[in-house]
Formats: sequence, C-alpha cells, structure tokens
Amino acid sequence: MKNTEIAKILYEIGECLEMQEVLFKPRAYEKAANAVESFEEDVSEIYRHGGLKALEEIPGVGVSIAEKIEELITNGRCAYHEQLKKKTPVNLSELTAIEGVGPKMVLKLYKKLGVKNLNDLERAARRGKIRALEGFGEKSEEHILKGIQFLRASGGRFVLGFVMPQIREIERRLQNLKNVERVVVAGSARRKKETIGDVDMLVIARNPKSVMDYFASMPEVINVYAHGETKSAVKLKNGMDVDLRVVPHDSFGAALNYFTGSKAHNIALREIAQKKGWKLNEYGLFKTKNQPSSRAQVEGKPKTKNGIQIAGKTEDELYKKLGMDYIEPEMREGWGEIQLAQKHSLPELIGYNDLRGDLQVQTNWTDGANTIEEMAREAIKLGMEYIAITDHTKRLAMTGGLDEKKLLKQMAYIDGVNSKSEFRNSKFRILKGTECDILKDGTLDIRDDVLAKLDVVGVSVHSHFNLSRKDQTERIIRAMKNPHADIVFHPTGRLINRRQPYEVDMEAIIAAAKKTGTVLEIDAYPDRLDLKDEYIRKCVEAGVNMSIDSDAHSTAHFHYLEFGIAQARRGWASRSEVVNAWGTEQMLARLK
DNA sequence: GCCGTTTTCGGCCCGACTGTTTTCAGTCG
Repeated sequence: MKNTEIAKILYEIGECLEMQEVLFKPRAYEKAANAVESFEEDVSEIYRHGGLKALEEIPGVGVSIAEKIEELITNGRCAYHEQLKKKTPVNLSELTAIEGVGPKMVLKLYKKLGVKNLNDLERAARRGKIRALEGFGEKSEEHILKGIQFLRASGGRFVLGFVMPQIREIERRLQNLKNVERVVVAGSARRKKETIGDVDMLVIARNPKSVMDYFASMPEVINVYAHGETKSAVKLKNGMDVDLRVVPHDSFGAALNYFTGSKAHNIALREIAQKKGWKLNEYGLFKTKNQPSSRAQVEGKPKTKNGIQIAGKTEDELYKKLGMDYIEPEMREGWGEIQLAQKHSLPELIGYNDLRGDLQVQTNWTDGANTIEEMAREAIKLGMEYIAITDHTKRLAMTGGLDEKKLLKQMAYIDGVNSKSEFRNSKFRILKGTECDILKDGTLDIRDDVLAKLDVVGVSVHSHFNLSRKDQTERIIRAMKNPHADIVFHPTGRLINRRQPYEVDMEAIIAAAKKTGTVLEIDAYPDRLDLKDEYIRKCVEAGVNMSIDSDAHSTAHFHYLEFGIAQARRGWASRSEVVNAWGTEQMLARLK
C-alpha cells in the first residue's frame, strides 16, 4: 500500500470522528495522515523492516495509529475505518472537497436530507431544500451550488506534480521490459501543463504484443478500453486514463511530436510542411507521391504509403527540415513560438538544473514537518547553495506563526546553525527569512525594524480573499511598497482544482513590481504554480524578476521545484530573470 | 490519540470570516 493510500484512509477516519464531534482524535489522525503522506520512504517498507515499533517512530503516530497502519499494510483494509464509514455512509472526501463544506455540514445534510454524495447534494440544493434547514440559508445554498459547479468544471483533470511519480513509475517499468528499446511520455505531461486529462506514452519495441499485454495487465489497471498491437488504452485505479502506442523506430520523432501537441502547434507545423509541398503526420515528414522524382529515393530513404520520408526519426531533424530551430515542449502552445523559431530567436529557457537556491521553505517552527537542519541537509544533497527559512507569521495562528520575538529567536538560531562546522565548511548558507502575512489594509504582520534584519522577506495573502478587485490590488501594492518586502509569495492565491484566485489586477501588480523592485514568486507547489504561465510571460515582457520556490513543508517537497521550473519555461522565462538561479551574493544584492 | 529540557497524566496553541443568528457554529488557514 502506498503512503498516499494509507494517508487517505487516516484522513477519512479523522473526518468521520470530527463529524461525530469526537474531541482531539480528529487532529491526531489528521496529523498522522499528514506525516505519512509527506514521508519520503515507503511506510510499508518501514513496517516490513522494523515492524510496529518502526511505525511508531513516525511523528504523530502512536501505538493505536501504528496498529491501524499495520492492518492496512497487511490486509489492505482497516476494521475501525469500515465501522466508522458504516455509521455515516457518505462520500466524505467528495463532499468536503466543496469549498466551505466541512464534516459537520455533511453530517447535518445526511441526517436531515439523506445526502450521501455530490449528486444528492446538488439535487437538494436545486430543489431549495437546503435553505430550509436550520443554520442554513439562501446564501449557503447558492454557495454550495457554485462550489459544485467549480468542482465539476475542474473534474477529470489531474494536477501534474501529484501524478507524475505514478507516471514515471509506469514509464520505468515499461523501460525495463526485455523487448522495449525506448519509452517516452508525450502529451500534455511532456508539455508540463498544470493539469493533465490523460497520459500519452510512446514505445519503440521489438515485440509490441508482449508490451501491450503487460500494459493491459498492470496491477493498477481497473479498466481496459483498448488492447491492440500498436495502441492500448486503460483506466487506472485513481481514475486516470493512460494511452500507450508502439511506434516504428524511424517514425519516433514524428510520433513524439504529433502526440506531444499541442494541437494548435501541430496544425501550424503541418501548414508549413504543406506549403513546402510536403506532408507531416505521426509517421514522419514526407515528399508526397506525385512530387517530381526525388534524390531522397536515390539515397535509399525509406518509402512508405505516405511517400518518401525526409524526416521524422528525431524531433530535431523534423524542426530543422521545416526550417526552424528546435522548440522545447513547454513552449508548444501556438503562442508565436513557431515564428520565433523560424527567425532563430527563441528565448533560452531556464534549465531544470539552473536553480541555485530556494527562497520559500517552511520548518517545524511553524507548519513544516522538518527541522531547519534537516531542510538544509536535504538542500545540500540536492546541490543547492542556499535556502531561505520562511516560516509563517503570527496572524496565521493555526500554524503557530512567529511573532517578532520568536522570529528574532529563530534568526539567532540560524546564525548558530550556519556557524556549526557541518555548514560552515560548505559553500552552503541558510538565509533568514519570513513568509509575512499581508494584513487586510496592506500593512505587514511583522514590525519593520525586525523585517530589516532579515535576508529575505516574502509577503503573502492568507486572509480576506473576497475583497473587491480594487481593494485587493491596492492592499498588495501597499505591501510591495514596504521597503523590506522582497518577494510576493504565491501572488494570486489560487489552488488548482480547489480554489480560484482572488480578484486582483495582475497587470497593476506586475507594474508595481517593476516600480518597487519587488520580485514575484512562481510557487512550485504542484497545485499552486502561482504565478501561472501567462503572468510569467508578462513579467518577462515587463522586465520583472521572479523567484521559483518549492514552498516545501517537508524535505520531500524540494522535488516540486521541477514543476516550478516547468512553469517558468511555459512562461518563456530565462535564467537571467529568475533571481534564485543566481549565486547567493548576486541574489541578495538584488533584493531590497 | 499523541506527547513530554514544563508533565507518563492532562493538556491539546489562534483568529477571522461567513452566514446565520441575537450569541454562535462551522470553516479555513
């Protein structure tokens, strides 16, 4: 059983208990679920090696929860969980996914109206039954309907960063098959879209049938739509559809290009081919049959029903033949990249190994899972030169946010850690920072004289999401004008598939960033990716610097930086525009 | 149900907002 699956059950137990107004236990299960979810090692492995005792080593897991995890690992189910579910047979996670709907509300809706799932709830709301309940009104009914609508609109798409490990696991297993020469993930996953609807994979294989047979019978497959010699399609347990195609060796580049998309990009390429009198499809670039006799034929190039293939083995070759530079997958959206490629003036995108530090990192001083030292060691392991510790501030009380006194204490503590031989002898440096709340009026949650002592001041909105566009914009700009505010963290506050951004005039924010010298963050956390691509492009155009930060709440989260970099690339950003792609001194000199 | 350089028993962190109320419950971060 995977960590995420164990965590899901623990979360559900917590929610059931909360629904029943049991005290303290819900928090305990939630905490344990959280720990399991963000645990780097496989909890099942830990159990296999160390048994119950090892499970109890996980923070937040005691005797009782360890036993439940043991039961889950050995039986795949947990009696306590099932017993709780029986009491209130509702689809809790589905219902609480609606913004503003929690366990208590679910219980009331179930008891009074028999609501068990999203469909029940929608029906009840449409019939005006909810407004009649005690404690509810017209507005809550409206709110629920709107929440359902948003949930449905985003439904069926998966947050890339959350499903990428599973995609790579399948890729790895296919690659290890005896007959497989090459496997590649194409489609929107290769373009690194924020969310993907399904997964497209390509393989070159000597014996396609055996590959397809394996693919259709993988343990996580719950439905097989198609199972053929060159194309198979399945649905996985988590609801994700995966297509696998076997393509000929000599067509691999063309197939990869075709199945990577986007559609708009492909159409534009095909038009260019057509104008040259050629044909482009997933099998290659061809001189059509009725073309005058070609030298290619003389040179012994393969001839197919499509005509004579003049490119298609690699993508490089394909783009070159079409008279343009190679275009990175993240840029293939039909937003003018082809014209730039033809003029040989594509931007040089920031690379996946270009980051030298991380400017938003949480620790167990607030809502992070690891200590400052643990986060630093992990960052060193990943080759970084610096991280900024940016714990929450006091207004975010739920996280144990730091006040001025605690922040000063943490700063002194970081000085101490930096001077320990372990860190002193390396080039690595822990920077003193904060994720300081922007209060309703745009002032900051920490006094200026304390902010002045920090290396990195991140400011962010965690409250009053529903101010008017004008007020919200003015509020954030006021914060940016603070002489110590270096970076605006997750500038629009959206959560992909869960919460829309607050109303804010991003053009005005970007202009203010330019004027005040404030950096705007690309938060790499997979369901934030905030800024999104279109705003990144606007920053690039306006000459506004950005940072790409993991927003790590545990050591495992540093890996999310990949998706922040992908987002930057989708926004056409170069290394020179991203401050934490610079060395420590240069980066610090750039901040206020 | 977890946890302990305050405790092995008795705590378990806060504050704001919303929509519903007329003093508050539920939700969120």
